[in-house]
Amino acid sequence: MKRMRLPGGDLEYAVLEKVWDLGTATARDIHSLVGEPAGLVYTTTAKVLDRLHEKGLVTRERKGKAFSYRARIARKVVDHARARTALSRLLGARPHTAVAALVEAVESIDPRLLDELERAVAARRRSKHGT
Amino acid sequence: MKRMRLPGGDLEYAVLEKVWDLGTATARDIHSLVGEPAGLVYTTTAKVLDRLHEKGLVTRERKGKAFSYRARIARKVVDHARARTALSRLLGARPHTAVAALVEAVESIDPRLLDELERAVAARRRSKHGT
DNA sequence: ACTAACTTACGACACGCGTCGTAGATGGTC
DNA sequence: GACCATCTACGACGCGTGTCGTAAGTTAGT
Repeated sequence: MKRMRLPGGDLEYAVLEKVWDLGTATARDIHSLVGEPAGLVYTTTAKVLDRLHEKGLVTRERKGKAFSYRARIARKVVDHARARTALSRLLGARPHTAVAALVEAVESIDPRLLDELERAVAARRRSKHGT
Repeated sequence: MKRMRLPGGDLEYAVLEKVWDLGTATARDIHSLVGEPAGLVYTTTAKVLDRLHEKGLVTRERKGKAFSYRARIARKVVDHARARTALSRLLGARPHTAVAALVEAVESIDPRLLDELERAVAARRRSKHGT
């Protein structure tokens, strides 16, 4: 079992996300798409990539003077872990109340997601019952 | 509109939670129920209560040599805000995938929560359609 | 009033993350 | 080879939170 810390912050996640999207990218690429629009300087983006590398979430390969980054962990894995962590926190003490708050939150963010949620629950159900 | 920062960490939330449960409590009370079992020293709990007070989330009143704490914000408000914040983070870029991950996470934490979730969605639905 | 016991106040440190600056490394150009 | 543009390495700081230690305040017992 490899022990790799997950991206712990929003910026880290956003950067990792772009790496997934692009498949392979340089710090400059990521910066143009994530850091720049957010008003950050180049080195900030580079530093984040650096930390992602320290955490073992991305690999890199020299490509001329720059590094070429590539995700080393599946998006699915991270997304699940993130969801699980966030949920554990939220549900923690009183799952019931929390679930209600959760659904309201989903709706408040985008009512249409309720449908999505319903479908997802049904899907999970099915794969459980094996019916 | 009062601007009060929400509890930002798990310990802060756990402590606030106990204040809600007890209605009114001293640092010692909270510590016995939250800090102590977690292996923390008294002052840690007191400090957290202190920060909660700074944030305006609890009021306190001298009661002999100790303070008597009381929540100053409704649990519902905090729970909703927490859910919303966590959800916003999670859903962020790709709501659809995220919802799926979310449901799986709910199930993995406790399969029975799927029922809960289903009911909550239905309830929300109803109150929306006004049916 | 003096002291022992307990509480609060407050500062301190660690750690993670966002953020940047600077110095050093690398590669292309004349 | 000298020079310049770019990129990386790394240290630094701020902020929020968890965590504790110590000093200062309050109360009760004698």
